[in-house]
Amino acid sequence: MNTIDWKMANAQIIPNISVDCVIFGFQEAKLKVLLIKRSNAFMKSQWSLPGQFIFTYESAEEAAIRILYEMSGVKDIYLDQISTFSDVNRVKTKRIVTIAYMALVNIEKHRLKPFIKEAEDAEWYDLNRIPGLALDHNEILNTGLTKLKRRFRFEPLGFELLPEKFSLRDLQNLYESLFKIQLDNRNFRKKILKIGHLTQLNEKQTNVSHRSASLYSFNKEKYNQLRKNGVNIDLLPQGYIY
Amino acid sequence: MNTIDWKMANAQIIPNISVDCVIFGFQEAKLKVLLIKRSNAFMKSQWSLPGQFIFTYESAEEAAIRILYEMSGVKDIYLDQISTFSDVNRVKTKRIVTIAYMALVNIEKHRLKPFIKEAEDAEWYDLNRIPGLALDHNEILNTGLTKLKRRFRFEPLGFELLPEKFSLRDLQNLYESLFKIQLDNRNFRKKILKIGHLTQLNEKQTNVSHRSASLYSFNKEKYNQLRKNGVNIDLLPQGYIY
DNA sequence: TATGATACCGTATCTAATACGCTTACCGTC
DNA sequence: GACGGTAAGCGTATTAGATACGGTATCATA
Repeated sequence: MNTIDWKMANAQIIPNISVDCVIFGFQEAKLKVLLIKRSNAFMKSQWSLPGQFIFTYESAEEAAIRILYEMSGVKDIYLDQISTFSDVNRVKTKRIVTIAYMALVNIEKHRLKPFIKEAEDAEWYDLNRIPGLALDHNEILNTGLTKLKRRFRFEPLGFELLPEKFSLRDLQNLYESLFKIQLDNRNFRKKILKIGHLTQLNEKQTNVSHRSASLYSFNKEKYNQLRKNGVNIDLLPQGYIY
Repeated sequence: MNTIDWKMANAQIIPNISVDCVIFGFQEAKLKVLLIKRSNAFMKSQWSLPGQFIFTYESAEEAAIRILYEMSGVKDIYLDQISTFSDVNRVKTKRIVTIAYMALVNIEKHRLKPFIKEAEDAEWYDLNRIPGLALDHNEILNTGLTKLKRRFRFEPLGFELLPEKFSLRDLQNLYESLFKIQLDNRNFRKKILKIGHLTQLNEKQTNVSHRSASLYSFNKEKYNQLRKNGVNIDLLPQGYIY
């Protein structure tokens, strides 16, 4: 950031309100989250969630959209507010309240890593191997994960995390990774196809060392129609509590 | 508020962050929300949600607890963050971000009306008859209601809204009022008793012009134990979308 | 051609959700 | 003190969905 940028930014930020983003992705059959290692003095060299102060001319949501755009060059990403964290001592040096958002991105489509400014490093972390993060960012991440599970239970958010074309096994892996549960593939496929929001394509996997699976795509229109008519979409075993 | 209070408050508040509370209650078989008519200059004579700026020494949640305490004289009320509202123009005169909370109270137990300061009036409003509120408070209320429904779907929050002793019909009325749905009382009673978190008391209704119903109480301990073992509690018809 | 792996199909069984008939108890009124 | 209105409370038949799991199909590679 050069001097002029710096001055402009400082003239406009609201110094006690920030936005932090929990960015989820799905890679190698595992749910991941994007962490950055800061290069600026504040939180220097600590792994943390991407975040910034908000500007006077933008809402928190607009700030989150901006941060995601700056990181990935992509707009219209799935975005949802997680919660606001306001403990008096969450930042030692001053009083800062942060509004946390979660985003779902297709890792294949948005190669986030190269675009990151203000960070000396950035990495997709497996959710089972999250390091100690700056400030209360571990707590924020956990809250976001819980929220994601709740959402996923009744909405087919696979849309946002999977590539355009995917196999039923990919989708099952996503559910299994998120909920840490083993599902019977025969029953899973029955349940999910019954919903009717998937379209089977005339394509198959290639270069797999076993029978190749059909590829599917999400039919968002059909899903929206189903929602209106009142269908819920619980793919988890009865009595499963998240 | 006298001059000294005013100075103290102004010395300590964070002037761009407030807390607003959506306080739900249950009365005459209907879900209600507490609204106040402000007596101070700001929002004078407009119905609105109870709310205040937060102080430098407290978190948003502590501020919400304080507001509820000032209004009712009661602590340990069910409290949950709804969302944070940060649109640039949500308050015309200055930039204020508000963190909204919802609270569930037992109206019989906490007579809120008499205790309210800073309000020329306060009233429990039927959710079907909410007037136009100050600022974006209608939006906040609606967001809170949606959140309440989602919560209720998998937790027996009736605890918080009903008196100690209640009939199964009371509980059914609560569900019917919240979800605007008619339930078959025979099936409702079967489902809810099967869960096992209710204790039948050796008491009955009196002075009703029909067969008097048994009274029940919630067994919180049993509920907590059930949650641990993974039981979910969906009393609504399959496919019902909120 | 055999083998290992996973996709994919089908069914039998068990459990839960739903619809609904019927009896019981309390109150007021004639 | 019988009667009617009303809601509590009990039981059951039917339907729908969840689960468990046996079996076949198809791919890559040895």
